[in-house]
Amino acid sequence: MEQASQGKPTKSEKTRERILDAAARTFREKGYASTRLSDIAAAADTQAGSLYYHFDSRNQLLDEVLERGITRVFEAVREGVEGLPSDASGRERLLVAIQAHLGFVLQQDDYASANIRLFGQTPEAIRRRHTRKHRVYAAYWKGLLESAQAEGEIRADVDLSLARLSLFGMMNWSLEWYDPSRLGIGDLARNMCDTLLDGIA
Amino acid sequence: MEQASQGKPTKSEKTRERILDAAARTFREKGYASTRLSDIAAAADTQAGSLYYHFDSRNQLLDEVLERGITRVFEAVREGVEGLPSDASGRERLLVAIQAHLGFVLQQDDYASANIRLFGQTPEAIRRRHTRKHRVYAAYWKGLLESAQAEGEIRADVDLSLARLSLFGMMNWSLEWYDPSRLGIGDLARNMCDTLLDGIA
DNA sequence: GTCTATAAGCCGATAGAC
DNA sequence: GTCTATCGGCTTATAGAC
Repeated sequence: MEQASQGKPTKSEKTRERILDAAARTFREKGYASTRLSDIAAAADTQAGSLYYHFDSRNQLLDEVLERGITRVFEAVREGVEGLPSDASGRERLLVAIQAHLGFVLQQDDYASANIRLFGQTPEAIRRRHTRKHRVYAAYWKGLLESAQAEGEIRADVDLSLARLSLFGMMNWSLEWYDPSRLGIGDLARNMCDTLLDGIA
Repeated sequence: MEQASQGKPTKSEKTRERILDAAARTFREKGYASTRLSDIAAAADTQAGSLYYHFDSRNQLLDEVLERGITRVFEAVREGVEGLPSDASGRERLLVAIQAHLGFVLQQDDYASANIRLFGQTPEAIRRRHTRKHRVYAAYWKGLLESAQAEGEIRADVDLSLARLSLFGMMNWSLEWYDPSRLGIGDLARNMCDTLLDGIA
């Protein structure tokens, strides 16, 4: 069933992709437990029974959606940071990382937002594997903060684990309220970066 | 079915209470869509069919759990703030409010944490009424920030709506990671208050 | 008030035609 | 590859005994 992903995609691969996109979008909108296979099938313009030619089970759909979500955000953030000149300040690196994370989660990608929104509702069996990936992503952010602290851009007495969790809270909670017609991603990213570093007092 | 809530609670009222507690706990743990009436019944030490003597439907259970959650947090926060001396600083008032919110959400009350965790998965019909209550709660916090800004404890150029949303993000996201064996509520509250006001740079 | 039994409907997954 | 049809199991809600 697995195909080499280089070269022209086969019809099967394209359909599989369409189903997965529909699953990501539907899971994100309705949550995991409320999403029926018939919802996904309708969004992919096919029948519920037909999904089984491409996927083994409903859980496999969830698993692949979560997998892509975390992989893509991580890549976007890393590419953003690595695209900076090597003498960029800690603040600049953090801002670019926040912008990439928010951009993916808030507008570009159903997989990324599905990952964040569904993770808390994921069945134990699937959850474990993804927890490991989340930890790797968290470690990358901790590294960003550590190097900023080493360069003196973050006070030495700051607990970086808590700072990262506060930042993740700001960013991920925005899924619940963000309205693109009121505020651009870039403005929001800058606001969060400044709030975290400088405070509001 | 409704009884006056003063005086000695009847047997029926006590059972109703036990079922509601079980529902709050189970909803919080498993999410709304994954919670079966049989789960709630088991947690309340009764049978699924018996729930219908006390409640009309599964949705009514959700509705009452959400209602209590927001009501209780709001009361706790307001009582905390009003318990301060009248010359308390904006920072002190904010710290007390954060502590009350976190205390309720992270340790004291299944209703409060269920409200936060379930709100995003609540069916439209029920959601609308609770959205209004959330707005009232949000307005109270905005008031706290406004008076601090008026007293010069928050810079004049700060967007208080965004500041409040960042703070809610920090606080509510902690549901996903907080571990009471590693950190006390008071320490966490102080850390978040200081991070928001002073930043980490 | 709480129980057991069951109705009625929905869902994930499979089978087999085309 | 995708369809339709259907199985088996589970779920909410109701009915009626005690």
